[in-house]
Amino acid sequence: MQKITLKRFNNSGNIIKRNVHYTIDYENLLNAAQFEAASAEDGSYLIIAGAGTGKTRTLVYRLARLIETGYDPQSILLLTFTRKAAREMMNRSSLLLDERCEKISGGTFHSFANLTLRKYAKSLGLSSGFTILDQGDSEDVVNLLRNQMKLVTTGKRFPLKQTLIKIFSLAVNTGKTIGEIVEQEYPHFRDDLDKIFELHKGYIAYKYQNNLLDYDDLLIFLLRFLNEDSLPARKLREGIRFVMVDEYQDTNHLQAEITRGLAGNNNVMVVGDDAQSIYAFRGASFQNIMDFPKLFPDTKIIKLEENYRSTPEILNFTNRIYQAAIQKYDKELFSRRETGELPAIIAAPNVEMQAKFIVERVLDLREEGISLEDIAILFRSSYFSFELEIELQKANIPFVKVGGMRFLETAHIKDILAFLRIALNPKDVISWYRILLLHEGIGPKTAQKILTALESGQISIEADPERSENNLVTEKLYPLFKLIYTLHKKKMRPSEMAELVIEYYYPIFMDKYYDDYKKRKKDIDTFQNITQRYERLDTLISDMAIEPPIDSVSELGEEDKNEELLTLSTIHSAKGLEWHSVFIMHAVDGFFPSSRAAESLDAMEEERRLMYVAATRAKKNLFITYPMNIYDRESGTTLSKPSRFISTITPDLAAGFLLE
DNA sequence: ACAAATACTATTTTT
DNA sequence: TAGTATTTGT
Repeated sequence: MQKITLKRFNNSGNIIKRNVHYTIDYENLLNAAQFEAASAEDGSYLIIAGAGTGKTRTLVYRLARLIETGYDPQSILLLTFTRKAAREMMNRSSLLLDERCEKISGGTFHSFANLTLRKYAKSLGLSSGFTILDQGDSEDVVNLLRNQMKLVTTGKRFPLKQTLIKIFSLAVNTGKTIGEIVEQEYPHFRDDLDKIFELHKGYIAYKYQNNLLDYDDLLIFLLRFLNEDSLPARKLREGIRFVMVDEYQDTNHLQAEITRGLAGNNNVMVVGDDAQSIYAFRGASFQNIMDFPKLFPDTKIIKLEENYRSTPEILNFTNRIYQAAIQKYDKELFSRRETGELPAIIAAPNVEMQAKFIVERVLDLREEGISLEDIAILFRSSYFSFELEIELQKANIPFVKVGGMRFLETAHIKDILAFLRIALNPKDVISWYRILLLHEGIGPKTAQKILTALESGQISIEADPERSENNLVTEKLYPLFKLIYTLHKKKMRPSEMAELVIEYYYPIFMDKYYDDYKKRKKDIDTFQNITQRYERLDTLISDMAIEPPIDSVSELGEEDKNEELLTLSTIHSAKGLEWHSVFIMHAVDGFFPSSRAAESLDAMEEERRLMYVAATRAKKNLFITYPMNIYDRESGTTLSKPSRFISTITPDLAAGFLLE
């Protein structure tokens, strides 16, 4: 046990002296660099944490130590990218110390923005009852506006609604103009620029009029709030003693400015790995982590370089991949693990043989006693694994594929949510539109007519449709209006409302998805279960946008919980995870790296980091496979080259194999 | 005006 | 693959 005398501020700002008895032996449980980071208090720190160097462990120990030292947990703000990461760190620090750690102010940038804005919305001219649009909602708004503005001209293709939202969002997240984004990322839509501008203006106006914020707005308004020197803003800043940001290499410029705005006292610790920055495509700025010491001039840089995950062979290999990077914080990961096999690079004659090889090798590994749970197949893009999935099915190997459609984004769940949203807010035009179009015989035109009637008050759900005489509410729509009326008027628990909605929706659902209703039916059951946890409809609905109770259907694991599953995953989804044996498949130039990256140096550098992330997931075995021939739609079968990141690897770093 | 049939397009993911 | 936009048919 250590005894330390230190000076500190208590909450009222007075300096007090006190002896601290630590119950945790930080110095011996961490290595020197980890300890230096974990015991840091005031000041700015940049922790460069290489893959597998115990980054989360270090953060968790720092949280515990700050609290043991006597700082108020609520004065520590921990910002992460995913809810999962925030949850994990809180849980682990609570386990390490005690439940005081649950009180740390932590969460994603977006959830922090949401809470702050609702609290201080008034000073920004926002109503605190704003609704958050998720990406799908934003797309629906754009779609509605596009139809209203009559921007679709026949014969010429206009960007898809999702592309439009991507353009708008990228502009916000990178700080560039719409024009620049279109020019750089979507030059083929250059001619439509005027229309895109117009739509963007309409989108912003619509959000403003209807008290809606999309994900990007949350960050924009938070930053605006922090930058104004109002009393509430100052109060917020004064309440925060320490700011911590995880995965700093994946922050965008807005988030960097928010970090700057929150850390008024310069007590800020950001943690990340420049070598693992792989989200530039959604606006993350690799430059942020490189420029952090400029943002906070007295920054101390601490590097974690001891890797606890992989064999020295794998580390030598991954170090080589990253050595070639143009811009980086110099570091050399080392491992004290016992030596193992060299990574293997396997050339297969074609795609089918590549899949067969992986299947066989997985079966071998299982024979050797390695659980399927400890094996992963990683790929650049999710369609690379199609053939493999077929082969796995043939061989009866159970697997999960990570990175699929998310639960709340599935059409049938969105449909059900739309009913509930109307019950809560009858003016929710987007949800009305969605629901009206579900009905037979109602297309965009009729729906629009009904919407206008609703807006002008010609039809109202305040009145019992039984007694109203409105020719717009035909026999067909009568049940719908009766349902909405009941939901809106009667006091019910969310679960009861959901039940009524599902009862009404079921025939429509069966008709729409007659061929694959089974899986979707399970989603609906799941949703019904979720609603039972809620007492109020409004919290249910706002939680769905910002903190959905589950991420995906597979997370529920209603399959046999005991069954071992092989993991198939995109590299992006595999970040932060590790397996005993890892396969990286389809490492073909033009696919990985993607041919789209060829024009831009930055993009190519990101592809390299992606390879680095993939390879550093492996603890003991690393296999990289590629087919030598690929079927191409235009030219038939063509000869392919291995990924440029592995073709220069020398035999001392990896063993090459040729499949016959 | 709507529905059904067809053509097209898309990396990567989180909030 | 699958969701979406466009064309064609009723």
